[in-house]
Amino acid sequence: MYDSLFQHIQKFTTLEPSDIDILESCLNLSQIKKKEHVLKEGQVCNTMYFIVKGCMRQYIINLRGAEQTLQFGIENWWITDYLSYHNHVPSHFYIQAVENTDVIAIEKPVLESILIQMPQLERYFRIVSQKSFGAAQMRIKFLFTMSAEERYHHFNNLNPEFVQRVPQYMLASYLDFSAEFMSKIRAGKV
Amino acid sequence: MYDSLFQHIQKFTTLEPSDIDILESCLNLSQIKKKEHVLKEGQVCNTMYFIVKGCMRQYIINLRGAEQTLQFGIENWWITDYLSYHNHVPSHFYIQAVENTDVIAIEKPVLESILIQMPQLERYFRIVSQKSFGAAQMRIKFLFTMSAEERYHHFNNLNPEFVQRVPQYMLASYLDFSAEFMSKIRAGKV
DNA sequence: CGAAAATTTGACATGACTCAACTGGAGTGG
DNA sequence: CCACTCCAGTTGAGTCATGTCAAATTTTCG
Repeated sequence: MYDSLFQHIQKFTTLEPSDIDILESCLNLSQIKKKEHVLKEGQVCNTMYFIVKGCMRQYIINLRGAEQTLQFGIENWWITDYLSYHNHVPSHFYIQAVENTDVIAIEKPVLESILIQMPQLERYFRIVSQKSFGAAQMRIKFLFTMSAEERYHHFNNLNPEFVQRVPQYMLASYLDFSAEFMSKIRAGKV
Repeated sequence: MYDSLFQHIQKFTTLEPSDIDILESCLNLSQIKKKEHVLKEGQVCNTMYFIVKGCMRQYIINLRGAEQTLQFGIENWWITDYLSYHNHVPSHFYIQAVENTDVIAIEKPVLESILIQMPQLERYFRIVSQKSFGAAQMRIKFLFTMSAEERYHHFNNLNPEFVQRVPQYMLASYLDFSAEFMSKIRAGKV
């Protein structure tokens, strides 16, 4: 059941069979129901989630009370609030399942002890988070340089299958425009 | 001269005296003149830069030919294009000195070999990049939820001294509005 | 089947942009 | 050290991309 994680780790570092045994004894799978939260604003985030199957999102509620999605995560992604996790401060974010989702949830103390036993995992998390940061920079680039319509088409071209998986209003907020405007773009009325 | 880096590393992991010796033999300081580039769009980014003193920025040139700053880096920050660095693909970004800046530049092969000799540095880079990613998420949150004027005041309150260090037009593009609009915000005409 | 949620549509409003002209310093070279 | 240029910043007028609101329609799901 943890194979997808082991395979992902082994893209970036090596695991001995004994490491796999240790990991199997520490990890546990959990199932998050669609719309269920694993983190809410104001809570301290103490867990990292690896998505085995399904889709999660990180979002905020803005001043007008509307949800805005900052990040989606699908199979083989980690999702958490790193600032809250590291600094032990209340989170600004909600993390919620978009579909019924299977995750490997690792509590901070467990992960800390795993990292001490298996320093080569530091390498795995280092590379994964550097790539995530790189992706966040590209995301900001697209937000800066493209119009709403361009952002939609660009995202749609890169992730046609993903667009089918999430409600339009969530994707609209991820791309930083209103659900109504998304509707007009799709209808070609803009 | 490398003390600021050693101190920064020791916030997150431990360095033995022998490690410091090795690092001293591998690192080298370089001075980047104001407006000089260390990376241009289209080049593969093969180096990470630790800022000892000064200020750098990462920017793009948009379709209208205007520069837009995606990221500033000051003392004790790393700056690079992680996607280009990891995937060995041409960068979308420029990285340039905003002031005369002293950096520790580490080439990828050098860093790779250092990381193999000193696995505890993986931990350092893991934590630094996770925090950077967390900061990027907060940045996206602010871009999403605040008006131009709010972004300016918010940034100004958090970093009053930094605002003095960079030209207004650069800061305006970082906050994602035009230089003219910045001028109107500052004059209270908006 | 019915209620609730998501999407569509149209009318109207507005925050922020673009463009162009003007002002004020900061360098630079004769 | 003056004159000139150049770059950063300011201001105002006009425009537009996208938002908001409200109502109608469609889809989802208990």
